[in-house]
Amino acid sequence: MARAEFQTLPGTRDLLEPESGRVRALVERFAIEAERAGFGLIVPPMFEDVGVFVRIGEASDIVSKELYDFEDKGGRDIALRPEFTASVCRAFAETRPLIPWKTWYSGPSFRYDKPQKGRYRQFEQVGAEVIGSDDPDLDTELIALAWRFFQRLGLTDVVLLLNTLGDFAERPVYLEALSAYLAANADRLSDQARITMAVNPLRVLDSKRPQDAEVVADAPLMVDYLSDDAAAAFDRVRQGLRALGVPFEEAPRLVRGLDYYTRTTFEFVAAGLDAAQTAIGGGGRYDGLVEALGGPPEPGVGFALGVDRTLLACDEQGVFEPVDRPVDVWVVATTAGTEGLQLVEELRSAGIAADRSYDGRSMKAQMKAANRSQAPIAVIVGEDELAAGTVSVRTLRGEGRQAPVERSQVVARVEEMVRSSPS
RNA sequence: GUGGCCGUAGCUCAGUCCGGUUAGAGCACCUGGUUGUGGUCCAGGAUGUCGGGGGUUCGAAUCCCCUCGGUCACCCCA
Repeated sequence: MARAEFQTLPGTRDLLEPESGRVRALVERFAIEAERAGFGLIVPPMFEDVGVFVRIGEASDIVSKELYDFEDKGGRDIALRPEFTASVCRAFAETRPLIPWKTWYSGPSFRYDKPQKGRYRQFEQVGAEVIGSDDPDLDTELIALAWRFFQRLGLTDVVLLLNTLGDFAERPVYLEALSAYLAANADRLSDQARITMAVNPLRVLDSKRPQDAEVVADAPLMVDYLSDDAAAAFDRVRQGLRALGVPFEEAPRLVRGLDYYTRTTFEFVAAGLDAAQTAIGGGGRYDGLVEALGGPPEPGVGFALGVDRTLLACDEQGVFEPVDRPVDVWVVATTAGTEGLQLVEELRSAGIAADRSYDGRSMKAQMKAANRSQAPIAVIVGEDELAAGTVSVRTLRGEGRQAPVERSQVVARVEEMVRSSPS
């Protein structure tokens, strides 16, 4: 049981077929959508100088308690990325690609928090970012990209929550109003909310505790403090989404986990999932982040989707299910020579997916393996075939029809069968 | 980080409350069912230091403590 000498570390796991293939398929779908929209792939390192991530917000839980960090042998302070956005901004500042720079990514991110369903210390994300333009149409296109992706997967119960956090310029005014309000009502807030209030008053709005609901409901909202520019940009995004037919819900209290967000913020929520992991993706604008990382003052916008949670949502809806991809042919060889070895390799070289049994198993055992593999065809070589210079080709679905084929014609015959009945 | 629940064959689980002979079931796996052919059926077979360590006891999978892991909730988020 749990007797293996080594086990995966907490919050990590091995993904095996068919689940692993499903993850790969999902990433491929995302890649198609992203590249169709003009995004190029970036593969940044999985770990960075801890400073890269600290800049995304020291007051955020992601940095203050969930950073998976350590010191390397060179005495450097390192952290495994908790998300891609900071790395993308760092990469932009470092390599200075042409703007607007549109890039997409996939891969693991790491957060040192307590694992539970849909929440792992190593989790898979896909996402896209654009750096170098503050055109709100980009916000809209990014949202549309994610939305289209969900649609293609067959997810229909995803809800898009939309908000704006305004610009850094006007935020202090709002924060002051919010803080004053919260302080005045502190006695009605939960203990947790009072702690949060001191660190980051904005996040109190995000409290899901019933005790805080009343105070939160009457709190001043950012939308009432927007600059004309920020308000116009938000209008433009809403207008764009309506024009594209992407449904959204305005969520004036939506505050996301990172401190760097400005203007548009959004979150994708899967209605069917348990409260703990309903957020299957999110993003927004981060117009000061590149500069905070030592780059030029270029604006940015992007989103990330949680692959594991998206898959949970798919399970919930019974869409995008894992599929077995059996080989085309199973080679059954009972001869003492290298006939089996040569046959599989010949088939593989011809582009046909082929596998076989090993360890000199009996014909019966090999046929069982062939059946179990779900391959539609078995190519059989025994002493009789060897003497006759043939192989027996047998269908494995249905009743099983078998016919001899000249050894030299095997690949041609199998190709023909595979093509005529695509599995 | 805080709290609840859980940890027995590859998998799903019974047995744990009321300690007691060789720890069980189903599925999966392996072999065979007359000498070269799978999917159904029949017969047989292998597998567990009962998560790990310590303690109580004549005796512990069963009780106690610690520890590791999982899971769920909170927090927060993907």
